[in-house]
Amino acid sequence: MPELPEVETMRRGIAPIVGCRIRDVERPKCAKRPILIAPRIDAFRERVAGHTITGVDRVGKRVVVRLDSGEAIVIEPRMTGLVLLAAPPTHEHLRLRVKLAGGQPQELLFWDRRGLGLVRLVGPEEFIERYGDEKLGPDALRLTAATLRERLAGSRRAIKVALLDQRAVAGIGNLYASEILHLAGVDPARPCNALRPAEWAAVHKATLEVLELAIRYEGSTLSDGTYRNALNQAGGYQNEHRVYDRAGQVCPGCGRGEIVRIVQAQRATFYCPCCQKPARSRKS
DNA sequence: CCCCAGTCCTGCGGGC
DNA sequence: TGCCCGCAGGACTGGG
Repeated sequence: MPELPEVETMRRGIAPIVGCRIRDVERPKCAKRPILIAPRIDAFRERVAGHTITGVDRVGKRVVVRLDSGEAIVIEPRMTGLVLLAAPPTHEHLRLRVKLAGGQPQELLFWDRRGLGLVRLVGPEEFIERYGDEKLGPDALRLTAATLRERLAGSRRAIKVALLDQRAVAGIGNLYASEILHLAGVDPARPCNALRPAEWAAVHKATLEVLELAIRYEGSTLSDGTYRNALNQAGGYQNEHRVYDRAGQVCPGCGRGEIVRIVQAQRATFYCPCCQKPARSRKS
């Protein structure tokens, strides 16, 4: 499930397409059910063919391919989408092929097994409308301690649930939310408005540490093997997971607690009840 | 406004 | 062995 580290790895992996001219785009017929591609493929082709790629960015969990026309191709991988320069895992779920002119790389691919992902060509206004700071909070990598607190401290929501809100902070998903709170030593069920300043500082620090390390490891490839980088290679951060998908194992933090799986807002949360305790009553 | 439940989708693994 | 069901969680929508 691509979150910030995986999408950032995709972005870096496709950097060689910068400077390339787009020759054509096609939507492979083999995909069973079509994903959303907006606008429809003919209009899409019309607007991108002949244009040169000027940059590759990331906005939250989306890859942004910028064109010299001022428009941008925004790729949203959601659960199982991959952005590739190499051959995809299977022929079957290839969703979009962007053919490039000249030498290498020859094409940029979007592959998506489950088909929840989407690709959208947007102009500057639509980009702001959809991905501007009214819709997305500050990028988690550029988060300051003050901003984090400012945006979440008033909420009654559990901190784990709040970290998933892309309007509050952009880029954190279910896997890294558990990892961040474990490193911070904060109970995922704590309401935001109950966190103390030291805990906000710990969550902020852990956010940057976890995400930066995960990027260094090129993201997490879970046992289902879905996530791959732009060259269709697995990431390495799954071996560093502290709690995610490790229910029943001994906590790597305290060495005493057993990692527990709970459900919050219909999503799995993993944590150690021993070192991520609820707030101690003040004055003990 | 704030928050939760339901929705999309496919592949996999547990249970019978 | 084979089938069915539930689960995985991105982002979005509708409703209380």
